[in-house]
Amino acid sequence: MDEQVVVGTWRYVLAMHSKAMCALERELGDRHGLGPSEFEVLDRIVHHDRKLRLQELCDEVHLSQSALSRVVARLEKAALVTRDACSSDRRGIFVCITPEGRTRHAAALPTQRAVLQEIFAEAPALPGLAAR
Amino acid sequence: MDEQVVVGTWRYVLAMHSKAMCALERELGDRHGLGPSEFEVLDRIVHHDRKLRLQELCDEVHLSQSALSRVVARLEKAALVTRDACSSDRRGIFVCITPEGRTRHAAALPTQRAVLQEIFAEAPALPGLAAR
DNA sequence: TGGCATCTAATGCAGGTGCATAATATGTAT
DNA sequence: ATACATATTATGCACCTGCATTAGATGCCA
Repeated sequence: MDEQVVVGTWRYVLAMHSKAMCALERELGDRHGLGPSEFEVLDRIVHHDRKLRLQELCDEVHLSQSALSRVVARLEKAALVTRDACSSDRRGIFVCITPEGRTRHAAALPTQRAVLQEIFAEAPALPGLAAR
Repeated sequence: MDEQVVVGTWRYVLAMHSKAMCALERELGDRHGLGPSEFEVLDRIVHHDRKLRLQELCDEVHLSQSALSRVVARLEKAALVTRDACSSDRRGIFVCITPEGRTRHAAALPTQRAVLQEIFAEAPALPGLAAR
């Protein structure tokens, strides 16, 4: 793959990630009291529509195991999820979304979508890719 | 812009950012003693081929002003840049790369390129974008 | 059963980041 | 010249993250 394209794509990824993350942190935080990681975890559970083991979530969210463990701890503290023991494998933890968690996620989802729409509308899906 | 495309692009950005950042942190760190931010700052100075003011760097690197200030402090500690006063505006700071900084950057550049090549070669420049 | 490697999740810790603020310099208007 | 708003960089602080490690559970094999 052409190096210029690779570097250009990388710059695009960096720019979009930075812009979107900042905006999400602000909007989700101010309007819904959620960080991007918290929202993402809720979103994945809602999407699967079932309780998930921590390790399953690990594959879906781009966080280390320890970071995810703490995100879930924060969510539990906020009563948006519960951590239920897994009876068949007592090492495992099921993360279950609460009704309040569903409500909060449903409220935050349009905000997230709106932020992403705005960010990606400004810049084309993939720009000229002029590397330097 | 279609919502599915937006969400799919966002997932792509998240995935690439995560993979590439982890790899860069590992490779640049282990092999050259540089973090991604440190490398990026050196890279921008080399690219412009002149001393830059902190604020100019701020526009090019996706870091807050405070984070950049500290990155430069670390680079100065490592003798890879110097912080020179700006005579015309004594608020300003010029960040100048040292010979050792150039050497280190030159050594690290192929590593960075190789990491990016590998990451972006695996996944196409923009995948199917199936959102969920 | 006992011993041991493996797996899962939680935690101590160090480090980087952003926000708010401080400290200093500049420019402008009166 | 003074006062005040603005600009530039540094710093205190809280928070989040990853790495390494720990604690506990499981599986396997002798």
